[in-house]
Amino acid sequence: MCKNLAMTTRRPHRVTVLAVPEVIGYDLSIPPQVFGSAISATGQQLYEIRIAGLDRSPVATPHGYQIAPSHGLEALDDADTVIIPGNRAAGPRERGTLDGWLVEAFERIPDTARLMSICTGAFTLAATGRLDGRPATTHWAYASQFRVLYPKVLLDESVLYVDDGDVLTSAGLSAGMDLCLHVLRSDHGIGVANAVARHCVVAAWRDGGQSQFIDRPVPEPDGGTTASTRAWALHHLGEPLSLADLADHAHHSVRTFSRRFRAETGMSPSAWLIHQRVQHARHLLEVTDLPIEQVALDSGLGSAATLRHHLGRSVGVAPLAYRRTFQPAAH
DNA sequence: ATTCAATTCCGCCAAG
DNA sequence: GGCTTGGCGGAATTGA
Repeated sequence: MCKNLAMTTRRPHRVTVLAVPEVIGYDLSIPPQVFGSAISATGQQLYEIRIAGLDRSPVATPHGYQIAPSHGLEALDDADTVIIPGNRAAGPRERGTLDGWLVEAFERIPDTARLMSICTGAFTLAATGRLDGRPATTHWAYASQFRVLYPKVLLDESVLYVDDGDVLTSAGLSAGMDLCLHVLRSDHGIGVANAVARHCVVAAWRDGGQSQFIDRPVPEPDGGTTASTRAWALHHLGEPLSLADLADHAHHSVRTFSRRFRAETGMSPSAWLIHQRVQHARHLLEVTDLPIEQVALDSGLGSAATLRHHLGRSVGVAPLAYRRTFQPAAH
């Protein structure tokens, strides 16, 4: 799934955000915030972020302000990653075509560059034909319109983001943050991504497959629901935790607990648990030299075989290979 | 990879 | 009367 793991090059990875009018300012601001905060263990900037427009004149947004890009289209020429924020460009949004200066803009992007979109930026990518026959997502509210304009794209509007290797798309607004963190994790490991998430004060890990439809996206402040049970579970990952155990802790029946859990997190209790366990295992693989079997035990995944299975499913890499990628010094 | 028992998921629905 | 609860059971997933 994530092929581009730790980078070997010295120079920062070049990320260019293309401001297509009318650009959604919130979307545009996510990549600089996330990638711009990414620092290596030795304190180096890992990414060089550039905001590009047709020229440097201000780009309109739909919400009463303008954005002045520091770069023109030349910032696309040597980009390693190009990100398209949500926008209202008429061609891609209404006719399914790429028109005007966007044609030239996409011609300038190197073939090897990784393409990403946030929200309705997927329309722009789709208009280039780069999404044909490939899985992608966009904001759920625009899904039907998207299908009409781009029937060849395998759209799944129920997920937060889709990683299809060199083309990655995400759902509305904050899902762009999840996608950027996901890319950070793929490129440089959980440690770097978590540091950035902490800095931005956002949830460090929302899986791409997680539903866009969470009944109650903001946790209850008083924790009178499953929040405290989740916190408790995080401190007991190494122990067997059955659904009944969790429900008991929350003082709810299994049925009610499951229902609330899904409403609050968008995932089932066991899916969430596996998630957390894999994340913990990844952390242990990155920062310790514990044997795989021990990592599996400590993370509550029971056996190396189970760890291998779940790690493979989430990052597509075997445990030792994962450790080697993020711990090049250890051997 | 395949199998298999145990566990979990979730629509349904009667009861608070 | 709308709303939540929680038991039931077939389908799906998990872990070995």
